[in-house]
Amino acid sequence: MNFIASLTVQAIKDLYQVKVDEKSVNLQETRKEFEGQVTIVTFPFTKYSKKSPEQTGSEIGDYLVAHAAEIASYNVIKGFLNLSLTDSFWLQLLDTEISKPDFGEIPKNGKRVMVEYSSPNTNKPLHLGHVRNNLLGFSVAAILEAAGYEVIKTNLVNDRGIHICKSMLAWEKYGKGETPESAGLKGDKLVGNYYVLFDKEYKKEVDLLKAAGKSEEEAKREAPLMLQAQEMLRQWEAGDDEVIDLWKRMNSWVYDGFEETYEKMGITFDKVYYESNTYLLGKDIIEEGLSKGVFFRKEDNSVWIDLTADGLDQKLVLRGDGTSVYITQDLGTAQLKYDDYRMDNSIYVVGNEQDYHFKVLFLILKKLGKSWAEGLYHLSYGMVDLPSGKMKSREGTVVDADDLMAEMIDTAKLRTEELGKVDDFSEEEKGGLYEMIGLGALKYFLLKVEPKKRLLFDPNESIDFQGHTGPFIQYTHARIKSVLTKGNYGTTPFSVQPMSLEASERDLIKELAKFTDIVKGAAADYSPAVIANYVYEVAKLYNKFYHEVSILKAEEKSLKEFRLNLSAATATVIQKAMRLLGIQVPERM
RNA sequence: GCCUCGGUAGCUCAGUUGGAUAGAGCAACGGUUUUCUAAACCGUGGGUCAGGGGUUCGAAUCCCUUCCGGGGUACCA
Repeated sequence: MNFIASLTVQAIKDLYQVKVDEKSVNLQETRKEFEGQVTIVTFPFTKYSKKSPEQTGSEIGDYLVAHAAEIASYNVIKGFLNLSLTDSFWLQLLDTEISKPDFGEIPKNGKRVMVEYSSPNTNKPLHLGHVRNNLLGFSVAAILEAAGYEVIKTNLVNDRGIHICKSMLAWEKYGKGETPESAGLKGDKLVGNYYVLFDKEYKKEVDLLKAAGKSEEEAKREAPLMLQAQEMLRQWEAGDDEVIDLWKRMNSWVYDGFEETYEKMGITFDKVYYESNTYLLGKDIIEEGLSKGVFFRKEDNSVWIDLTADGLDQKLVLRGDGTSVYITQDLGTAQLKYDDYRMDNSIYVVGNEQDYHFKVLFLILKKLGKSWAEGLYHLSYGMVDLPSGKMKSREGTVVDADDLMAEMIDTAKLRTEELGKVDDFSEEEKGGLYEMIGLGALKYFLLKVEPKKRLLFDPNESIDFQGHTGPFIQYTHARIKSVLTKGNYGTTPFSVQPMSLEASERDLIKELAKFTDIVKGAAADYSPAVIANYVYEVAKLYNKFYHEVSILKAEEKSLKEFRLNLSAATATVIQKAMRLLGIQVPERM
């Protein structure tokens, strides 16, 4: 529809002898209470025409109708010029663009982008917060790929550190050799239990010390369990065989558990980094920064950067004893990733509690003169809160990822059985469908909200399966597939004759036509929510169309064939859009 | 304190580079099935876009300010 903007520019030039930029032509969809499909806002042009908005609109409208065969008529209301495009224009749009197999796929742009997400700790199972992270990362990766990027999906696993030693220590002291097999528990769950147990026992020790007259801080610092965990970390860093063996053993349990969860969730990675391999990185960057004068060393030997000129604080980048802090590792890891892949952009999917950290990280890399630092982006998302507030692993107030998925699938089963539409399915088909619907509901629920907004999840209120939901969209797809089958629709569209269109048909074509721009917009904003809200709109318009006209019993053969073409194109857009969200759509439900 | 992100219907959320009378879903109420899948469709009610000021032909959107909520401000990650 770009021709309208450029023709309007031409109109203003011919009518008022003023050359305006194409971007100053404000095109929007005509609101449904007015006649037409495309609206030009003409207020800005009155300063060139020196006439009333109404008159200006009429003059431009006359010009457009005279110069474009696609524009059938117009009407003017105040500063709004509403254009009606011809039915053959819409038909052709469906034919030549929307029905193409590669519709919505943007040509390769030759750029490479890395998306890092998930990044779990190996001391506890994944919870709802991780689910949001995983779905966001996976979806953004799919969207960027559709937008023409080469995408590398990475996971930086936090597999070492004091928190890992805590669960190791608790298992060693109280575990009596328990294994996932002996306990009948997923490995990540088992290890998580020991992490919680550590905390429980530790608190007891702290209380005892406090009762003996120690201050809170002293007690926390001097509790035997804490000292032992710290000792274990030192042994780990020294490469102590026994500690390393235990670490490997327990981590492998956790990885087995994570693997299961990722698979259920439908999440994959191209490259996994482990912090145990990267935690020593970054020290040479510290040297680099010191020699470039970006960092400075204090008397106690610690290394800092002064960011007060940028409105931030002074930040420590290396401890006085020469060991790394979080940002030291991240500096090194950023360099490692770039050396490995030479990507143009790198996206970090990390919660908004780390906004400040990433601001500092990117700023430091820029100050160090890293050319690639410009391409770094923190995709910050809001926390998932419960009605009671934050989820806390140690307090057991978390919504477990596996449990949640299982509940959703159960609910899908229940709902589907009530409706009784798939009684002829095999048990295996049923299982697949319940999973598709249950996870579709969950994923859609989490992805339809703008990433940066915080999300409230009430475990007592089940996620809907009706209305603005994943299953609604999945249902629409299944419905279309059913019609296509009954209408003997093949793999390619029918060729149809010109005809006049119903409003519901025009509206649907218009919506479908937006898909490519929607993908571009979602990629530019790193926002699956844009896709989610769009595909809902498509499904809604299809259901309206489906309800208002008869497809298989259309008055004429060519009308029926056109409606089948339109249905097929809709199914494809729904399927493609949902795939960008990591949601599958069924043939029947 | 300072930095930062939010605040739109009872609830959960949309709302493009500023555009027409601010939209959906859920919940409530009413209607639609001898017709292609009723997980659907149609209708009714529901709003001080947190408050105030400013910018202009026009502000939920941009600027200032106040209030409320989240997060951050560690030699934690």
